[in-house]
Amino acid sequence: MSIRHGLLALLDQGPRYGYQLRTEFEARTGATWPLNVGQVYTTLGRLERDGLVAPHGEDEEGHVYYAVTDAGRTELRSWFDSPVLRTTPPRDELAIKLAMAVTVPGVDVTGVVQGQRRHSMKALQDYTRLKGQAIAADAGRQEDLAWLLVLEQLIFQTEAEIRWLDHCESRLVQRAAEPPEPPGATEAPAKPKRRRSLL
Amino acid sequence: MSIRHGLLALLDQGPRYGYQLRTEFEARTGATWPLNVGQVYTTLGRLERDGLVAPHGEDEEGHVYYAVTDAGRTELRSWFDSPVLRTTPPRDELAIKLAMAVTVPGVDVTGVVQGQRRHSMKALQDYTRLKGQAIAADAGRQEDLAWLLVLEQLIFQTEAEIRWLDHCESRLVQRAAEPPEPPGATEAPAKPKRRRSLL
DNA sequence: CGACACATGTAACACGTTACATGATTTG
DNA sequence: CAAATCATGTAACGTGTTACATGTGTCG
Repeated sequence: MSIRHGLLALLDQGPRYGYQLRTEFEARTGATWPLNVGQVYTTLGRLERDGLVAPHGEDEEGHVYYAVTDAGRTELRSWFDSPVLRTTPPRDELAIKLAMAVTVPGVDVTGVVQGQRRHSMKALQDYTRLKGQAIAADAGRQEDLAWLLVLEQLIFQTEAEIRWLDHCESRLVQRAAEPPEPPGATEAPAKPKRRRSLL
Repeated sequence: MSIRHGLLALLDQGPRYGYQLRTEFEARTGATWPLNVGQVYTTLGRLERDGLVAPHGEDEEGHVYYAVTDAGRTELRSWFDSPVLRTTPPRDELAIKLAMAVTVPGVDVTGVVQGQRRHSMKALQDYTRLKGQAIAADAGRQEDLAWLLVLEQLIFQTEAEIRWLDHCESRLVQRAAEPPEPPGATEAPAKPKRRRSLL
């Protein structure tokens, strides 16, 4: 639902046409999330289907404009007013991978962690470099601020990921030092047997 | 692609049936990402379609088992061997929202930031409480470790998010103190006019 | 002229997700 | 008996994403 609302927000500034929306979207989120132009049109179609936007005539140059409807403004308002739910966060592939790596026998967990760490470090460097450029190019426009904030979120996130990976590693050696698993427990399929409710 | 691989990893321990997979998946990721049983079956169907798993007979109780194929093992191997790409991270709704809030006139940016902060703080408390329970219940099983790591990732992530939100706020007051936008620049649609390549 | 940016759109697919249908078995 | 758990599956939908088709205008 992010692109939908993103385009809706852009249209709230006034009628726009498809290609323009893509340009403006990318000006704010930059190279991290390149937006396929086609998707703008499909999304506009869906927004129109849901009555959140409506065609708003054509340019003298043939540009097809769209404008937000009242329902669209309401929707947008409520989007800004309500927080992004983090109590049910989207499934994170890395977390799932680690959870599986730790559980399934025969996986080089440390290898997985270190491989990911290398990659995340690299990503962090890229972001940091980009941030330098962003600050240098900053002309005080709001788009520049948006782009900078997005970049910094990526940086904060990536740093947290790296810290977590390090934490995982220490947890792993911690476990390795403790008494080994009781034999046979690993291979047991452990059929779900009439478990009682925990509530 | 996370659930696909997750189930594949679970099946790598030996043949399992659908309902069992759901139970084992949730034992590792817990209450954060409840997995609808139906999805297990649809995903199994797609895995079979792609030749990564194959039916493996039935139980005396009528349980329909699936097993990983060679192709499945190869796929799984390469999944563990390659890092989750963070250079092109999935679009983050919060980042997009903030980018739009900062850009579109008439949005109470500070309100958005603070509302989100409240919510994220709440989420963080929930996770921390859960972590306490997880540690208390920890019987040294690998599943408990997995669940703990997943929880800690959520904690690290949420902490980073809160820090970022605070950072945003300080950036905002920083900007507010600076010379205001040159007039008219905000409302200008700024058609994409024959822009030259930046490369 | 050829490459490239501008511009609009469609078709098809993947994955995740929910809702529903159905039935056996257990437990209070 | 009723409710809950165990268990399998299907139908349908939504969003995101890519690939493709098509055409105009500009610049070297």
